[in-house]
Amino acid sequence: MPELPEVETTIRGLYILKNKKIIKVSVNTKKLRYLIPNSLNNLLKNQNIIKIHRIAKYIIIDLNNNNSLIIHLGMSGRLKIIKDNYLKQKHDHFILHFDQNYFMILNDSRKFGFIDITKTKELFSKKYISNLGIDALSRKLNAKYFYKKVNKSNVDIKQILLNQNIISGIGNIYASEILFDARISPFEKGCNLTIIQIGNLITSIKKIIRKAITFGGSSIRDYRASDGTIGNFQLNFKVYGKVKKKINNYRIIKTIQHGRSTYYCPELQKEQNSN
DNA sequence: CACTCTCCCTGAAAGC
DNA sequence: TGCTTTCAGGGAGAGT
Repeated sequence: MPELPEVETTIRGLYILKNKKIIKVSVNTKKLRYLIPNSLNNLLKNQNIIKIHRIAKYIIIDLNNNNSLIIHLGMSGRLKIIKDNYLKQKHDHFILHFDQNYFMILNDSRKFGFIDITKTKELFSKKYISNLGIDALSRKLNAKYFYKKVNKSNVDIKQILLNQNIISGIGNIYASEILFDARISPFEKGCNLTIIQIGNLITSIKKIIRKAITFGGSSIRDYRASDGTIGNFQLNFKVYGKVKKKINNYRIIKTIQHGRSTYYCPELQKEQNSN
């Protein structure tokens, strides 16, 4: 899916909907990852958008009736904003029609995304939100926090980075890029990381995620910003999808780790205990 | 509790 | 060319 940078780029594109009023709600499927709530139409219709933000990879749209719409994009979801002429396309599952003839469309071919709605003040009682770890871009994310979370863990660091309940926002692509940037093996166990490595890792997380946002995210296959433009950070990938490329004559390898692809450069990302 | 494995779904790309 | 297989930015839930 869209990882943090793609979600952030998406919500920036949604800001144009602020203060606009929803005049019609269309739901074209019964279920995405979960059943679509029945109350959606009643709670959304005739409401104004007062705030658009994100919590980790969850897009939050606050309404003036004290409810919040929650959208998760899953692997292939994307939000489109269209003005004036909306023509339905395949996999357009959910459409909000606004005044001034704006449309917001959720398109998700794989249906791994979901839609939910809740009282704004009860957002954090949703367990998929309350369990989230510190946001990858938060100031509160520091080496001390991370060290405490990982120093007894026997899990591979790549897997730890993907655990949204420790740090939220990092997905499979950026995990590989971040570990390369920090020159840490994806197979290093949490408990074997030195405090120096942890510091480097935190620095790399913020650096890579921030840079990806400035490039509008990465567009490999499905992702597009809400205005339809593609992101360009994929041009900055050092290891992801670069299995035929070399770095200083060192090979980049693709392997499967916990069922997900991992790209890394073994020569530049050695484990502490090997050799 | 902590970790691994399987599954949800469709389509693009690779393999044959 | 065309059919088949594999793989994909996520994450929950079952099983061990």
